[in-house]
Amino acid sequence: MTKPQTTRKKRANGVESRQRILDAAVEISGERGYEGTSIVAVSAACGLPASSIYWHFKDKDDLIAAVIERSFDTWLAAFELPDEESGTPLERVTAVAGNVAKSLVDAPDFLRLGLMLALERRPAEPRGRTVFLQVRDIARAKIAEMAASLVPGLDEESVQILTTYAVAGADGLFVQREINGDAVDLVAMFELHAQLVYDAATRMAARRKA
Amino acid sequence: MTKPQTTRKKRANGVESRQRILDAAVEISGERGYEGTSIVAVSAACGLPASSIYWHFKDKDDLIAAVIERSFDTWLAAFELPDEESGTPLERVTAVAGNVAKSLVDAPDFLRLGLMLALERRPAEPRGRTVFLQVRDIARAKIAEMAASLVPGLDEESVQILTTYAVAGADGLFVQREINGDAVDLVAMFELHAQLVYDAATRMAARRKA
Amino acid sequence: MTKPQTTRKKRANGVESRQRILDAAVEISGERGYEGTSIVAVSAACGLPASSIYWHFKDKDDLIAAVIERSFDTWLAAFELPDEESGTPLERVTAVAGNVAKSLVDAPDFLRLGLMLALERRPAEPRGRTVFLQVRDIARAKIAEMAASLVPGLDEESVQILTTYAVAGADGLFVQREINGDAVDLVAMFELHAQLVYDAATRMAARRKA
Amino acid sequence: MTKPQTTRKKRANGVESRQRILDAAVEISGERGYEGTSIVAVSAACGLPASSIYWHFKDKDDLIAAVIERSFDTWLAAFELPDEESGTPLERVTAVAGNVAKSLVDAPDFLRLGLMLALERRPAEPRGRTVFLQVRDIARAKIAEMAASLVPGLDEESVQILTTYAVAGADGLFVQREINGDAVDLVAMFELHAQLVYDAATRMAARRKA
DNA sequence: AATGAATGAGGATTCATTCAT
DNA sequence: AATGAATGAATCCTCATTCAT
Repeated sequence: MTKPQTTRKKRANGVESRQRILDAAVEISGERGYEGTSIVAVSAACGLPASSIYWHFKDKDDLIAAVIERSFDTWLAAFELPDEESGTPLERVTAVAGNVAKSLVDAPDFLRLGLMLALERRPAEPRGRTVFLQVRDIARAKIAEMAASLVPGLDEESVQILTTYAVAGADGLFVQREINGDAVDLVAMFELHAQLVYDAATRMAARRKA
Repeated sequence: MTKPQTTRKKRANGVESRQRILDAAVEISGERGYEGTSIVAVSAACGLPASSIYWHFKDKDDLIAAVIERSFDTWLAAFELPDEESGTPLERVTAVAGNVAKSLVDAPDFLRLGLMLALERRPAEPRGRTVFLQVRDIARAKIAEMAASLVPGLDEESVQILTTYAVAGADGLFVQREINGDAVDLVAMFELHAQLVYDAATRMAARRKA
Repeated sequence: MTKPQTTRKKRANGVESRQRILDAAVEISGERGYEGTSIVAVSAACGLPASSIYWHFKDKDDLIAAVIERSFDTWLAAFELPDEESGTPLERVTAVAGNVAKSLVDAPDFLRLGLMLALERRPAEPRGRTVFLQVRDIARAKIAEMAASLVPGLDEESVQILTTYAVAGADGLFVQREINGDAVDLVAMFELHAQLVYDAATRMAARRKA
Repeated sequence: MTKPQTTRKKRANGVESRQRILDAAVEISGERGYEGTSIVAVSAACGLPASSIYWHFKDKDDLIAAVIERSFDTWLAAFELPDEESGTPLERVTAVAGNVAKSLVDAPDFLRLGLMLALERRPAEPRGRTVFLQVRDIARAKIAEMAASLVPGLDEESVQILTTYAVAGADGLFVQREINGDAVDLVAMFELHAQLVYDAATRMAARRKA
């Protein structure tokens, strides 16, 4: 039994409304991308009239950018490397990979929207795209740092190549799961990925020493 | 009496018009996705009136599907494994990877559109998406076959996992290049990817034998 | 008894539709100015859906500009000076003034819209304004030419001052009539205006000779 | 215990706020006319939220009317005829014309808005229009009085015609200057206008006596 | 005296599609 | 084989205004 919708004429509450709009927008834009996200659809999903959305956000571009911005921190948090005492380097890397995978399974909308934005090449680049790419660069930097610290002896170029490869694998596995659904065990695949990249890294470092 | 040469630009040529429409449509849909591809935009890009597009294609869905279908063969051709005499298994796998990478650099629109279609979750699934996923499954089967034939001793599950991983890496690297442009050497990264997967495969096979 | 509206689904007739749209647009924009002219209102007045208006005109700006352009010739025609044999210079000038006045009484929309456009200072100048000011400059040149040819001995500066004054009087009298309606005998006032300007001109010329 | 000085920008000052709103409104409405003046634009220009505008003014119509009303006195003051001792009738008339011209150069917004309101014919006549036309009638009466007192012997009809002509010239010259900017020396043209009308008046009076 | 938030109506414009020729 | 014209539904966004605080 849901509460009766008497809250219609509600005491104006900006913060909550903003959240409701964003909640609706993440879901829709995560499913349909930028163009596919119509303001009326968001309006219907959050229960506020379209014109109210424009009180909180300058325009559609601003709304989508806000959607990306809000998921920002949650997303980056998954990239935190556990303590040194928590295990071997490989175990620690694998743990991070597993965490990222789990966060993607729980809240795939962020990356789904982000990737759609990233792939599109429209005349006027949406601000959301820019923001997404920035967040992504931060994540990338974290990975590069992990690689350099956990596998000593890697030269800068190798670190960059491995990072690119690591990120690519993550994106690709995510896409795979989006396409094939639960048939893909994302956590397992991410852990495998982490291991393969780790192996490759240690071999690269060894080859260099020689 | 032959009909006088009126101001008709050219004697109507169905085949050529169809090509022109498709050329415009690949480009636009490859840049903007399904929703972002408006018939007017395609019309403007190909120089034919919108109504003419409807003479050649039933509707927008049909047009986008045709775009995918046309790139179909070109795309699959890149997956052909070279002759046995042409080198070691690793060399052969690497060659395939290089070919696929090259075809992606030359004509990225197909995969860009495909991935956008794949990521979107719209109420009525576009036919183009279905077709893309089918082509993708064929490509996947070819890769699985390669794995099984070049690395004997792999059990079916390992083949599937490796194939998933191989495809994911390819998608991810492609995305990477779409984002970072020429800074990413797609051919080199694909070759590295091929090698890592090949190594992983042989190790898996070895472990199993033991 | 008007013909029954069976012409609903009419054989597409671009030229006629364009005229109907323009007819509606002159009237509305002549009464309400640029901002006051809504496309829906034009649509309602001409019987074509709003989207059809966009088939014929790029946007509202284009429509308003076309309104001005269409009245262009009619308007300038009134400025033709009659033959030399038709009377004394004063009589000929007075005749022109009368003609202009009559054309303004018959079709005041052109000048009403034009003046509103001219007075407005909006960030993005409407193209219609530009066009109106150009037409106005042509009319101005014709008047200057008349002055110079009918009142010999006027120096260039005097011609310019008199022309400015002549045009100003015409605009002002028109405004007067718009405000007070038929209470103002526009033709009589224009003729008086012509005479006063003519007198001033001859006096200026005389003073100069002295 | 006095209330703590919270973050209120200033202690609310009704009179000043009202002024700020009106200042913004004159400028915007003087540039864009009735329809072109949006409450949001006024709000942005004066720095007060839109809802505050509604605290001071009933609605948009009321705001525009207030704009006209405020300029009211300033405007009419320019029409005061100087003392008899200050010169010949022509000199005195010329002085008034110069004053009016100067006030128009300094604050053109009032007349610009007024003329736009006067030209428009909208279903519900804005109150601002009514007010403007009333002020205008007062000015007109002053001119008529001047004519009758300075040029004795004019019959009522002539006074009316001359007044109409005088006002028309003023409006027209103002429009001219709005279009051509500083290229038009408004004061000089107004003085010329005064002289021409004065001449015409004396000639009319003379002809009548004869 | 003022304002943050909300809202329905209406604004311009674009869309996919159709139809008569 | 092709197209000019038309069209209803949908798009994004702005408007004037209100209301609770």
